[in-house]
Amino acid sequence: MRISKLVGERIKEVPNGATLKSHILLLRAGYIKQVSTGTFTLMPPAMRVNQKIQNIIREEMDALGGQEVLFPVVMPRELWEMSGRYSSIKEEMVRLKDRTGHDMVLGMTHEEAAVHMALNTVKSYDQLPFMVYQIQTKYRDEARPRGGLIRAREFTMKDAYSFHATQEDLENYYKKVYEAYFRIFKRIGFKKFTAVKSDTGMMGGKVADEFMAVTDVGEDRLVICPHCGYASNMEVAVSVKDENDHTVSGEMEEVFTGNAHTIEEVCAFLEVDAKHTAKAVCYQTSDHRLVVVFLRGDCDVNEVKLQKIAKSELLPVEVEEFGLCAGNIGCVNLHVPAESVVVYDATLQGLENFVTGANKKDFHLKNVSASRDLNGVEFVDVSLVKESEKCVKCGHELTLTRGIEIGNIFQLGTKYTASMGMKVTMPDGTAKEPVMGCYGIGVGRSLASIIEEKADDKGLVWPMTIAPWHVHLCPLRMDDENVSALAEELYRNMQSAGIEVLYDDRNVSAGVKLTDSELMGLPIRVLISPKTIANSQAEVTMRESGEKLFINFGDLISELREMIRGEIEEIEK
RNA sequence: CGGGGCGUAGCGCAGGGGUAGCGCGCACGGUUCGGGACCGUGAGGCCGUAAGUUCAAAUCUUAUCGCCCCGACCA
Repeated sequence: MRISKLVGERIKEVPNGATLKSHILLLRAGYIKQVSTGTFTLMPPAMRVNQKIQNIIREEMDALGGQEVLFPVVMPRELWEMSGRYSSIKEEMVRLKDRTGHDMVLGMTHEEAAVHMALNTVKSYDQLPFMVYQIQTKYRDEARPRGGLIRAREFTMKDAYSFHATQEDLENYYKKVYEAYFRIFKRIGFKKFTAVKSDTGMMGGKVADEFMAVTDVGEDRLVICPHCGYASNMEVAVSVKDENDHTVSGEMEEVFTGNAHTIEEVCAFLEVDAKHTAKAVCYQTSDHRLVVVFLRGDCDVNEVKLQKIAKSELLPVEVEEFGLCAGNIGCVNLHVPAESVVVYDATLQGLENFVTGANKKDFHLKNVSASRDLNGVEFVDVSLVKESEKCVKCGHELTLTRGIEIGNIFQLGTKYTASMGMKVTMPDGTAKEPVMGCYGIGVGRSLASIIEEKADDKGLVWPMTIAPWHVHLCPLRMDDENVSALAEELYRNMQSAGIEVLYDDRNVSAGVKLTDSELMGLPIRVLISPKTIANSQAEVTMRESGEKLFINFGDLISELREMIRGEIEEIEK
């Protein structure tokens, strides 16, 4: 490709509104152009990267026995009513009508379509297992797109669906997909990524793992044990809580605390540590029931865990409506309506000598004892894991980090086959619902995440396996006939040798060419100029390491091919 | 959906009742040229949109649309 004809421009300034590294560089290097919030055009270089990532995914899915298909983007309401998701999914799914007024949806995921495909087509256990996958544009009306391709409304996604006769077969296959995902992300060029246990969310099912690009700018919080490899999304993470103080409590006593309401204010007023307090956090369910969580003052509520206990989404609440005294709610002598959900977090178990609200305006209780005053209550884990806490598997200290979800895999069970009435005949002649797995990878998100990992202050840095082109051919002094003639010759020779080359055929100053080459991030830059020609050499610079070497023209093509091959092998080994 | 911010030339920004500006980019001519060169000439804007206020609005008011960030949400 000649740069003079490549659609897109490279710009110096940071575009207004872009804050993430990947977003800024993709815009500055002419890889993407925003159309509206969360929707982008992939310009030619980004499309090439996108295709290369897709090809890696295709190879690995095919190696798992996957069969590529293409499901419809626009589907009729009835298909989604079969699974119940026409109503359970809210504004995130785009709904529209066709010309006859028929309700349609844009497919944001394709479990229904996959079951529809297999329904009445796959009839016998003998046809199982199988896996189908597609790579397609998804549209989701995200509440808050952000960070360019990190969280877009429209994005390229690989989604795969497997069908099995037994749960055991699913579990075995699931492990193979899990391993294939590691190969995929490694081949894309990720070094900092990890798999974590995750919540199943609206997909349903029991077991789910997420693949996370580890980065400070990630939206998900991760809990990792560096010692044994335990790794979990914060949403479902568990830990061994800090040891509580077991000092025996004195007589429980009501104390005046006045306007001290927050845990900080109460601690300051009574001169106690937050670890010696039990605070209340309140919500209401969607059907207007009160939810009260008591947990140690230095801890925070894990709302995903709490949602599962309350079996409802959690909404803000004015506790006075339920007869409580905001700022003085305590876990002793609490009076709440009968249908309320009251939860005592595991951090309170065994806690002695602590302060909690007196359920009376302006007063708290001190010298409260869990063993004496919370007799018979059930303690459950609803708090967020903290850095100081220990791994439940091996007891070592946990590490908190952040990640971008670039892939996920679910064991769905029979949620969709059962709701949509898909059955196969088993060896014993009975009809049984197949169990399903589903497996996603965000292509655009992977593209952006690898930038977050690898790009530097000069620009993009592509791994050889997904670089839009392998070589950036950068001739200086194109007004010099020797240079331009040789550049044209090298360009042709590289192309015929199968080297993917971006040729900067413009007659612009050296500074422009060099900075543009660094911004665009191709792995190898081949520079020629009157100086290098005088020595019959090209100057070859590696984008990532900065390593520079001079290669005689006679050896250039074969050396480049070797470097490209070696680099790809190094990444994939 | 809540909170905050921003909409002026392709991009980045200044101007804040009285003739529309700067830098970069773009076009043409010339001189340069291994780290975003220089000189000259030129093209390009209904100041997001709509209603007000005013002799006069990019500027003040209101509404609306768009975009960004934080939160809620997120197969």
